[in-house]
Parts: sequence; structure tokens; C-alpha cells
Amino acid sequence: MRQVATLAGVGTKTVSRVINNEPNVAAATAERVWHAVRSLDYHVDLQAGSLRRADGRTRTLGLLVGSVDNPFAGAIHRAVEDTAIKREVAVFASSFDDDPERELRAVNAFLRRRVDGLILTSVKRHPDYDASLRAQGIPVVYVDRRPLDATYDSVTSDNREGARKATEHLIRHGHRRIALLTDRLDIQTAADRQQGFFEALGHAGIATTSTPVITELHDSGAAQHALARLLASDQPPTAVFSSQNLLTVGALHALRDAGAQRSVALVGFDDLPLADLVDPGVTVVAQDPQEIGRVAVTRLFARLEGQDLAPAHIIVPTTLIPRGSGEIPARA
Amino acid sequence: MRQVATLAGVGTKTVSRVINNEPNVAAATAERVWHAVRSLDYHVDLQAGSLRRADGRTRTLGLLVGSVDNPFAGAIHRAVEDTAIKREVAVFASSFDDDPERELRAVNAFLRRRVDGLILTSVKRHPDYDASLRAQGIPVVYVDRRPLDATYDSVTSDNREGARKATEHLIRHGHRRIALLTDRLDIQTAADRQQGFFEALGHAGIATTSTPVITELHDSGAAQHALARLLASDQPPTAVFSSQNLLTVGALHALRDAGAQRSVALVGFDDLPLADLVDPGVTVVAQDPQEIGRVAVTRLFARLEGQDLAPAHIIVPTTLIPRGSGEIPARA
DNA sequence: ATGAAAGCGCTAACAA
DNA sequence: TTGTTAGCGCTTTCAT
Repeated sequence: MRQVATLAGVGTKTVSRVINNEPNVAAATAERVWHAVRSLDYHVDLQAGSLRRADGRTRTLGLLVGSVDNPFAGAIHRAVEDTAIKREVAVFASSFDDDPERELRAVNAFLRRRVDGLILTSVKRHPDYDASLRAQGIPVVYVDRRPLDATYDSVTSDNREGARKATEHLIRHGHRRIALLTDRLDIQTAADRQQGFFEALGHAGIATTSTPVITELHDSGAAQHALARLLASDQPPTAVFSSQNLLTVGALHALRDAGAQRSVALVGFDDLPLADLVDPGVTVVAQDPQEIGRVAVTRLFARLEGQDLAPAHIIVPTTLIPRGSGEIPARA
Repeated sequence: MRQVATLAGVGTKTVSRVINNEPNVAAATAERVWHAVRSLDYHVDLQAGSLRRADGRTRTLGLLVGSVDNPFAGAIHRAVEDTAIKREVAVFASSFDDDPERELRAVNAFLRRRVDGLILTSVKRHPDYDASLRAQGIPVVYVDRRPLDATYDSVTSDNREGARKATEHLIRHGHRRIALLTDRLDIQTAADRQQGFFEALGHAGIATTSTPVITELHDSGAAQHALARLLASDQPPTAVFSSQNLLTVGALHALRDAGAQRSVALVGFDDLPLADLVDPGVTVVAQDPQEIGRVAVTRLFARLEGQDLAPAHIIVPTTLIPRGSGEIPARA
């Protein structure tokens, strides 16, 4: 910046003014500065600036998702980025694979880089870093999962309701022996979806004592094996509710391998690319990850812009999309 | 940091030493400092540190991909992140939708944040920001696409070869009227794949005058419409090669809509989730985006660690995965 | 083993 | 409208 100032024959503060579009610079001066900037190929150091800037903003956001590789997370990420870029804010994205230790490390990494705000997915319902975030006064919006602490904003799908819809849909097609494939129950979405599942069974007066529930499923391979075993048992389910996108993929493979894709019904939570092209089409309760991301980042920027909002738990509706697999009737 | 120093009864330099695990600190002193750090919930400011640090490193990387929403990019991103996190390096991820203007803006944003290195996808074969990167001495590895300038590292799939394999596969099943669905030809991957496609036709002695080639296809919707029109024409193709994942999705829809999924063959470039569950299974030339990301980030860190490597163009092989759609024979 | 002073590149506050 | 000085939080250098 000093070089630019020298070349343009002005003080550094004037360069700063020009670069940041501050008022009170003569047009001719500004032109000389821009010329110097271009000819020296100068790029401001935003980090150095934020060190001294009154609001201390780094124009940086932290985004934590299960994995940047998951289509659900990808859609959230894209929505966040699109809004952030308009405000010249850059996004750090991290994956944590539902590992609480990685979660903590990622948030600490964000803090050390002085992000202005955070969009977080958490496994824990009482995150360890909570006190730090509060002390630093960093705005946070949780996505996908909602922490128990209601003083934070959160944006999630209607998990319980969505799972209930899915299960009712299967019940409506005559199923009474419906298997549930799910992840660790300390993960809030898994717990909520399980709750919705059992609610639907309860309302229909279906005894749940012999309902096959398989938990601790983290990936499609595990789901595939679990369902394969279930299908081979003496009391196989007539329908399956898989409560997460990767588990649905595993379930599809297991059904296909067992030749049961046309006899055992399946509804998945969260949509999948190509779900409509599989035969039969995969019936799902679709989430709207793009909308989740959009709402979350909008909320975050509102707070960063100083709006004094009451913490809100925003619920983005899900949609049951019947495509075939969920409409297979129970055998007599 | 001053507060920590005061509380621990030491100078700020000692705090700095402890935090950065520098030698020459008495164990007892270090313990006092760590205690103060914990009780004040102190987090270093990495940005301030990098301002003064001798190597000037920010422990930050910039990653530019078509869209963080695309599974191909997601896999690259994840691989980059996994290596970066081990070195306590954070990753800025941006999407640019093959828009040269967005590409330039994204790179400039990275420069203003003083990233240590870049992993870039580019639409342009001579990127505009090239001179800046060179002047700043920032190491760059290109992924997916290779710039004309051979002084940069790049990691790509064997696009020409992969497309050739795909096309030969179709020819082997008796096809001579094969349609090509592709994107803008100024995109290097599109051009390379088209070249491989025509090479295969040429080797087989197939006249290409009436070969249906549809370019400028950016998304699945466009591909779907284009192929639908082609299938309805008086000279419909007996096979289709779609040269990108989104275009393959569009092609699948068009074939399904026309009821041609069992009569018209299809091979796609780049794998798709669920491709094996569609009926018939989707034959693809699979790329290995995770490996592309892994190789690229490894290369980048090697340079950051000062290794003096000759620029290399690393090619990650593709694999033809026959699943059914590509093995449909040509009708007589 | 420890600390004091200087300075990284920038912006705030104030002076001219 | 413009420039000067100080200082953001840290690491470097050099002294003790």
C-alpha cells in the first residue's frame, strides 16, 4: 500500500479511502490511485485491515457440516455461499462426520481465524464450545440440528412430522411390520425422526414390540448389511423407513440384492439424485436443503447487521414425493 | 494475549512461545500460561500472527470449483479438506459456475485474504489472474481442467482417453449413429472429451457428417430437452454419449420420457450416485474425484513446504463401468 | 529461560 | 480534501 501511495503521490490513508470507496476524495486523486493500484497489481490485505477496523470484521464465515461430500450439505453450502459472496464475505467450510471431537476442533479453528459468524451442524445437544461463542459474541445459526439451548437460532426440517408422514404413508398401504433404519440416537435428527416414526405407529394402534429398529447406522454399507440380515430373518418387514439419505442408498441395495424391490416398500428421508429413475422410483420425504441454507445465512447476516432478533427455531417443511417404492402394498 | 500474559505473570513473548510450542520455556511457566489461557478462554488470532510471521503464512487455502453443490466437486473438496486439516490449514471454497467473471472475482477474493496456495478449476485456458499469481508467488494446482500454460501443476482425468473408451464401447455394441451431448467447447474438458469421441468414430471408420452433436449444454434440463428433440427426429441416434454428470441425468430423463431407455444405449462421463440402481444400470466412465483432490492437495503442500518440483500434468485414470445402458445393442 | 521494543499492513482519530 | 500518528494482536530480533 505504501508503494501505491508513493506512486500515486498521496498518503496511505488516501489510498485506503479510495480502495474502500470512502467519501471525500477528489475524482482526479482517486483516478491516480486506481492507476497506481493497477500498475502495481496491488491487492489489499483484508486480514491486516480487519485487525484495525472499528467493527473488527474479517468478512469471513465458518460453515460446519457433516461432510462437504454429502449432497444435502452441498446444497446448504451453495446457498450460504451465494448470499455471502454478494456481501463480499468468504466461507470456510469444514466436515466433521458427526465426531464431537472434530466438531470442537473445527469451531476452535474458526475462532482462531476470527470468523464474523457461524453456521453450524452439531452432534451434541449442548456443544462444548458454547461458552466460548457466547463470550466472543459471535452470532451462530444452527442448521439441520437444533441444540437444546433455545437462545440460538436454528433452521431444521420438520423431522418428526416428516417421519410421521412417511410412516403413515406406509401404514396407509397396509403395512404393519415396518423396519426403521437409523443412526445414533444422540443425533437429534435421528431421535426426532424415530419419534415421528413411533408416533405414527402408535396412532395406528400398531404394537411396536416386534418392530425392527436398527440404530447406529452411519453409512450406506452398514444400512445395506443390516437390512439384508433383516430380510433374511424369519420375520422380515414388509416395509422399510430409512431415516437418512445414505441409509436409503444402502436399503436400496439390500432390497435389490434380495430381489425384494417390488415386494417390500421403502420410504426414505431426504431426497436423492436419480431417485425418480430407479425402478421402482424411490418414494421419499424430501428436505429442502437449499432453503435451509438460504434461511440460515439470511438470519446470520441480519444479526451481523445489528438487527436485534429474538432467537427463533425456523422449520422448513418437507414434502412426501410418492414415486413407487412407498406405494407397494403389504402382502396378505 | 496481553491479559493471558498478565494473569500468568509473564511477558507476551512467553505466551507466544507456549502457544506455538516453541522451545526454551520452563515446564512450570508453560503450565501457568496454559492455565491462564484456559481460564480466560483465550484463542490466538491467527490473522494477526501471520501479519508479522516470517514466512507470512496464513494457514489458509483457496479452492475454486464449478459448484460446491456438484458431487464431483464435493469429492474433491472433501479430499482437499482432509489433508489440509491435518496441517491445521483451513479451506475457503468457492463456486463459479464456469463464469469467467466469477472466476476472476473469486481468485481476487482469495488474494485479498492472502491464502497460502490455490486449487483452481478454470474455464479459461489463459486465466486473466495469471500474472498476479505469478507476481505473488502463490503456488497453484489446477484440477479437472488444465491451463495451456505448462508451468503450472494440473491434475485431471484422462478425458480424451476416457471419452474414447466410452465411444468405442458403444461402437463395439454395433452403434454407428451415436449422439454427443456436451457443454461449451471452450471448456477444456468438453473439448478433450469431444476429441476422444471423434477419434473413436474415426478409428472405426464411421462418417461423422451426420453425427448428432449438441453443444452449449450446461445443465440437466437443457440436455433433456436437446435429447428429447433428437429422439423425436426422423434420424434418431441409436446411442448417446453424455460427456458430463449433469448431462447424463438429463439424458436419462429424456430416454425414460421417450420410453427408449431399453432401446437406445447410453454411456455417461463421470459416475452418478445410484447409477447402479437405475434400470437399466447406467454405464459410465467413472472419474476418481477423490483421488484428483488428494493428488492436487498433496502436490500443493509439497510446494508450500519448499520442494522444488518441475511442473507436472498428472492424469488420473478413468474406469469404464458397464451396468447395462451402455450394452444395449444397435437395432438392425 | 525470559522480556522489551519494533514493526507486519492496515484503519481510526484527528490535525491541517 | 488530504496527511500524520498511533495502534490493532501478534512475532521477530535482540538483549538480559
